[in-house]
Amino acid sequence: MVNSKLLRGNLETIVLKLLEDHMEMYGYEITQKVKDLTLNEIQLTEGALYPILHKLEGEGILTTRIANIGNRKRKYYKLTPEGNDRVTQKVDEFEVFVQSMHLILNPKLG
Amino acid sequence: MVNSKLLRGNLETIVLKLLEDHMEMYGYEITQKVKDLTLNEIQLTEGALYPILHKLEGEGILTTRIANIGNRKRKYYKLTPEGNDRVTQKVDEFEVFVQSMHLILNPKLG
DNA sequence: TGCTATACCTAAGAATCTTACATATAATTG
DNA sequence: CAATTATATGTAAGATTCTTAGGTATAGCA
Repeated sequence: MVNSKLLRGNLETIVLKLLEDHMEMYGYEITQKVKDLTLNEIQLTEGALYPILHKLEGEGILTTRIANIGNRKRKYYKLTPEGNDRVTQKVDEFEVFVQSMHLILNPKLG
Repeated sequence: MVNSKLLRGNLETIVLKLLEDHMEMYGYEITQKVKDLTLNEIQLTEGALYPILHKLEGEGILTTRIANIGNRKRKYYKLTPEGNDRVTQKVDEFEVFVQSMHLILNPKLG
């Protein structure tokens, strides 16, 4: 399991990228997808995930729709056009960060 | 400039790695070295750096020596043997984290 | 003389998580 | 069929880890 401290500041990027790749997802589905893709290395906690989803919706980055599955409800999230821009920006930001880190961690490859 | 939120959880790794590569450094020197190596992309603030150095010293990861340069004093830090182990651990942890992130961000390369 | 660089440090507050709850339906297992 | 686990959403208190904003002092330069 990845040290959860390293995830700080990156959870939003993860959520946005998954929504870019999958059009529409609900919260629980996001937690499972992250686990699957990362071979259990990254596990989102609900206490972190739901507040991020609500914040992004409030910012106009995501829109929602409620689906009824039997007697249970799911809340599906999808990116708005502004959301699409935000994904690109966040992923680029992450890559610049990783490259900069590698200038320190692998000075011989710099 | 790298979004400082992304640095969260990685400042200790940066400091430890620099000390592995340079035997002995003082605080201000660390801030300058990080700026130089990353072409100004990463800039450590003193408010973050000094508490980390003090914490690592308290944990036995670093030892210190005071040098007098004219009327000015410098506090040099160097790794203890436990410190050397910690660097390896932290750098490895970071690389696992980056690989896991890439499983999400570049699913086609996974 | 005043500004910038060097050099150390602390403390209040902000941001962003984790942990621990609370609620409820559906599926599986002993 | 009762109990446990999985599915599904959410909130709130507290912890961690920064940023921001200060404080102190020497050295160099314009």
